[in-house]
Amino acid sequence: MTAIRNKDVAEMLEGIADLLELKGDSIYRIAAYREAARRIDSMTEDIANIDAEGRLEEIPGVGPSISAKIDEYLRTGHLGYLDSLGKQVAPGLAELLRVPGLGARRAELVNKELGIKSVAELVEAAREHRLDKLPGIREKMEEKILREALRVTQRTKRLLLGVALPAAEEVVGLLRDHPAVKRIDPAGSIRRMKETIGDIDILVASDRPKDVMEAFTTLPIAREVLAKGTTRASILTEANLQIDIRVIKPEEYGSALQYFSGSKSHNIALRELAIRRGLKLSEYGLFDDRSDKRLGGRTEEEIYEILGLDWMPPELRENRGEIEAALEHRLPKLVEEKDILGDLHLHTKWSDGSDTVEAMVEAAIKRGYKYAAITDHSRSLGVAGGLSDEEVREQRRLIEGLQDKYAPFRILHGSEVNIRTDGNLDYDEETLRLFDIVTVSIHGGFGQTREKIDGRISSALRHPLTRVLNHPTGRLIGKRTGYAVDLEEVLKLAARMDTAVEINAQPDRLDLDDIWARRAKQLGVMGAIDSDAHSTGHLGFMRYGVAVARRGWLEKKDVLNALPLNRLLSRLHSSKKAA
DNA sequence: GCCGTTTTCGGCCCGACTGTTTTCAGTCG
Repeated sequence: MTAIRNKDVAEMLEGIADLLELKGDSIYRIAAYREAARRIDSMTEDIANIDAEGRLEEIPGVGPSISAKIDEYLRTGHLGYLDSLGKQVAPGLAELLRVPGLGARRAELVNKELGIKSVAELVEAAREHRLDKLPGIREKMEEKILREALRVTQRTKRLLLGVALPAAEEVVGLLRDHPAVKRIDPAGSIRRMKETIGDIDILVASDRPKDVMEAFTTLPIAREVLAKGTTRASILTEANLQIDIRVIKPEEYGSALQYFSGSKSHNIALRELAIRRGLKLSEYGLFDDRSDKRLGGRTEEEIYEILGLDWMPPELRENRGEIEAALEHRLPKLVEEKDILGDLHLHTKWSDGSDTVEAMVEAAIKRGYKYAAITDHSRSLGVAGGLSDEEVREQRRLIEGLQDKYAPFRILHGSEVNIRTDGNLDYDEETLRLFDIVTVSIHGGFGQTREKIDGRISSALRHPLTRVLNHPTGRLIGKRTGYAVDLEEVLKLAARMDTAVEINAQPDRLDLDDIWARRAKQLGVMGAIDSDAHSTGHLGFMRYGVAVARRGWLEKKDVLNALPLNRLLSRLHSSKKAA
């Protein structure tokens, strides 16, 4: 059995909340389960560890009742309470909650009156106009339910940040110079640089909303205008992406930007803090609760300041301790893209890249880097054109020959060495010693047991020449969950071996993710933020890796490739600590 | 069910939209 993870526990708690909602239980009890679920979902530490040490109730939002349920669930894989709750609610009701517009009340109504117990049956009933006979539902509501139910059955997946962000930036770029636009920013999860995005939301400050609406809905990239009101509009772009815009009065822009940037959990915590201070925070501003006097809202900075907090980058706003840190003026100074001095994971035509060593080096120089590592695949990765021992020597001669041409830029000769299914590295010691930097990756045997994978990674990390563990979970967002691996143990070993762990910046990898990047930092592991570029155009993926690092609270000092060249070289040359 | 700068009891974020109402319930973010 694979271990129960934080995400499973969070889903279990959400399931309880859904069932309680259907039962018509106290909205505060329901909110308590949802809050606990949110907290646990975004925690960095493995909940099984916390439980084993009897510290569940130290988690904010977890008290005696929820902690007992988590403990039972972790120990047995089941929860008696959940089973008995399930029996009290008509089967299929929980599924109906997935339809936006159908909450507990309406779900219960259609179930009770029409016997509907699945989304498919709901669609059928709506088509046959059986819903509009029900109290509180008329034609329009029936249409809306049908529309939403159909969308659930063909649910559009969340967008990768690497798709959503460029689309948002294109719109921002097109509207920025419009005379009616005073300020414009992407908001929502894009601004927080989350790995996947639900909706693309853009905020505009303007005194002339009508002009902004007009400019937005007539953009050349707008294929279809889905909605157009006085301060809000939606378009479908040529790339089939929905983009929403809303126009805000300039004096309310800060509070609106703060509100629409989220996260929801961060906003709730912020509003609770405001209440404790006798204030009231909404998207319209920060107010004195008694007099309703408006104290601020033009900028985000003044809102945070009045609340007694340091302003914080949106990447931190997940209610993972950033509010407490801001109160105590101990927010991290997050790593920035300009701190990155080199890229340590680049492919060329020698293996499965599409550009030459020279082209990749020139692209790195153009980005302002001081160094870069060429890390083509190793010999056993035939599909990716892995280099034979002889080709490694050839490539080394080429790179040595290029050094003078590009000095003082430094080309590091590296390799992305395959960790074979038996845990051995793909070259013998003699060849490995030729490289300036050895990085290691799992590329095969994904179906192996957790023990096998752990063993492979462990032996690769213990190899005295290994300097970076690449894409540690092997996941592809939305496509592949990655291999079974005990990351907590891997990171602890990496810390002991003084080996860096990659934050792979490919938009569909982002591996480590933000949660584990933060755990790595806590354990004292250096992060290597790499583009894993297979062409010159991919070097720009670096920004997504930096975003993950920032969401993981990493600072410049936590990042291997933010080190100046001389310090990086001395690290690469030093022999590793004994295992 | 959780929690504490007034609290171990009595609160719990805030506002908008939609569709259905004639003053509001349900849902969402």
